[in-house]
Amino acid sequence: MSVLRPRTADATRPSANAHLDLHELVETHLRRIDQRYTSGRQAVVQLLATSGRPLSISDISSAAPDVPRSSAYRHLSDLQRAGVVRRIAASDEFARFELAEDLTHHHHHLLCSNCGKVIDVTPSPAFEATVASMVDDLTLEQGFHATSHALDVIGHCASCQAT
Amino acid sequence: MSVLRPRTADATRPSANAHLDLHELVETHLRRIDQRYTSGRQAVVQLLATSGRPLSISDISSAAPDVPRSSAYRHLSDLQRAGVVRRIAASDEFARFELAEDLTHHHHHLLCSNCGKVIDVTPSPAFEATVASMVDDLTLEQGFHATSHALDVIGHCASCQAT
DNA sequence: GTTGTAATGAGACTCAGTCTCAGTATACGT
DNA sequence: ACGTATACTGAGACTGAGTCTCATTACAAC
Repeated sequence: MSVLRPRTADATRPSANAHLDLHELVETHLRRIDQRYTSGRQAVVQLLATSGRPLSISDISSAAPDVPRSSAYRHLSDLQRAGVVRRIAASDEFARFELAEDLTHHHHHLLCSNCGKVIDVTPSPAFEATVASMVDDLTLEQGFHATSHALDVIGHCASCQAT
Repeated sequence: MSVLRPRTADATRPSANAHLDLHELVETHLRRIDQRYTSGRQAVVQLLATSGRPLSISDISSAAPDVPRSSAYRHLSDLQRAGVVRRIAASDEFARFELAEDLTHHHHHLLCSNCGKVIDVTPSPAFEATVASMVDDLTLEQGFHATSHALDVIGHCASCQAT
């Protein structure tokens, strides 16, 4: 598993401190459903943690070519079951995966309708408060129980505008 | 095309007045890209207009069994090209289709993460103003050019809470 | 009519994503 | 250490939503 450094040698891992806690947290989440935090899963989590944007299976496969696709898919669905990973639908046909907000921070997405790229953006607390109260209003009428929300902005990313 | 009433006999169509303008508008949009507004396409538009929620291909097929799937897919993609239909990704594996907001009104979606159902909700103008300005802030930083936005609320619908 | 263009249905095809299965690794009890 | 139960793994078969092809049919314009 070449993409993955040994977990006991954190000094050699880029931004080691930032992700030390993360890996322990992920392990806890997995243990909760009797799953192990194996090297393949660590590789996937490491990628998601350092990418800064949601990744497609192709992204993951090319960044970690020694993780077979069928395993990558299984890792992602196991990690999702454990509450570590969230699957999102982009504007193209490919699903993207990112770490759950519990392990990172609340954010939204800019979706490029031309190239399919997904960019993370963080909203201000004031805005989020407004969204939260509005969501409450909208959902109450419908007897809907909201667990989360997503504000997607659709448009063209900087590089696609240049074209 | 049994689902579709003749366009010249609007009095026999449920809520005829509400959709009279719509069909003419759709025809205009199609003409713009040298497409005709045929009976199959009318059937699809009629369904989307009266459903009140985004429909999957299965929804469309069962409501209009005499429209073959391959034709329904093609109608939807042609209508999308014409700016009449918008394709949205729900929380399950099935794409949903709805009339473009140009032809209806701006709204958002409640997505049931259990059964995949999608419910339309309309935000207050005050809220939309807030969203719009916030979207501007977020996108400007990234050099992103926004064309639209979507606020999706994920949770459980009324009927899935009962279970 | 004739002619060019668009529309249609049937079914083959694509490919992201899932499932199966046989083999391997790991944790735990003794 | 050893045995056992359970989880993990990779390869490849499989599924099915969605797309494409093609032969045929409908339409619009002149």
